[in-house]
Amino acid sequence: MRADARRNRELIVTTALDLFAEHGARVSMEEIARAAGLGVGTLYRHFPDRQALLEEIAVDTLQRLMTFSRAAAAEETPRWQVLRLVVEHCAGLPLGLAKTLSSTPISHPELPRLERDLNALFEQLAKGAQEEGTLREDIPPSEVIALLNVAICRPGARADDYLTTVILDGLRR
Amino acid sequence: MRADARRNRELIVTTALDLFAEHGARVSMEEIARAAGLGVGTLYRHFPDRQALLEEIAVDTLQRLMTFSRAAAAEETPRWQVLRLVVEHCAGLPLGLAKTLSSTPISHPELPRLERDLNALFEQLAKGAQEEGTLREDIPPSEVIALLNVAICRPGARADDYLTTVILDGLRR
DNA sequence: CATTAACCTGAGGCCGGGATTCCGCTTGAC
DNA sequence: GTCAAGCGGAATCCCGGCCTCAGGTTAATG
Repeated sequence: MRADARRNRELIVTTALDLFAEHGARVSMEEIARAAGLGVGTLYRHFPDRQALLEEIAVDTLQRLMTFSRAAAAEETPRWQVLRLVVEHCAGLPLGLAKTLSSTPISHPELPRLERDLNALFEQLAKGAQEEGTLREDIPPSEVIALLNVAICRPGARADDYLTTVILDGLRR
Repeated sequence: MRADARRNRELIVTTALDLFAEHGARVSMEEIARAAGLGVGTLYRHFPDRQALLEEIAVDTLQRLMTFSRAAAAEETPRWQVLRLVVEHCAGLPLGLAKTLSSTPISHPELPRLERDLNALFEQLAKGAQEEGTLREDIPPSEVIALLNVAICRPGARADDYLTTVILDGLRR
């Protein structure tokens, strides 16, 4: 693969990631191309279709999140600390967007497993935090995840914006 | 106007309101018609186009909210109480959706004034709550409004769901 | 630097879905 | 009973987004 091609591929992925995070998964291929300063044709040279691009980004993002979360969870720090770290890591990511908003059913073989594992890990974390007394206990762990999903995984979210802060404080015991 | 026509008009508005609140403003005319048990043609008998329907609902909703909020603000109760009431009144309303999501620029003559007044009222409320010490003070009043706008005015929000609860608690001093 | 395979561009074809129209059939009102 | 007001929903129009492809560019190599 030529050097410029490799560079462009990377550029496409990061640009698309940004746009998805900022505006949701309905961003058109044209917009991505324009933002990346490329022609649409180039996108199609690297990804057979929109779905493939979406999927690559989704899987990639979830895998990074998984890695990050596993590492954070392995530490000895209080579960609350870990939760906060993960939340901050999540804010602004296009989490779930690719899957939820592109109407196409999941097709990448890794996605289901990844999701299952992430969910399990987060629920574990939430439960742990409740046990150590730092996370309010009137919300079931699974609901904490769902809530964070709505709150943090929104277009334009940032780790330090007011809403994220308020939600974290609201979750504190 | 014939009695059945009047009834249908009302039915269209309430059905559309529900659907917008539940799924956002991108609900199609067909969906609204189906949900109301009417033909699309009937929608167009009552509203010249989609935009008109959206606008009627937007203005109507904002006016009710204005009325409600004015009344609540006039009470002697603590500002926090008032804020909570208003928030609960808002949860699930299609607030802002009509304006934000339909790409058409505002055209109804009442909308700009309504928005300005509502904003002013809410900012007033937030400021009052901060002064009485019930609302955290590290968030500017205008940001409180913006934050609530993101948090409460989302499709499917309900006054007693976990996210609303958490946000209210997170805003508490 | 000449050669060439790999790349890139972006206008245009195609299509799906959603808005809007329209005409024959119904129904409330008098 | 009459008929204007209403209604239904298939047909049509239209927009906007996905994807293709012919023609020009460029990195890599000897």
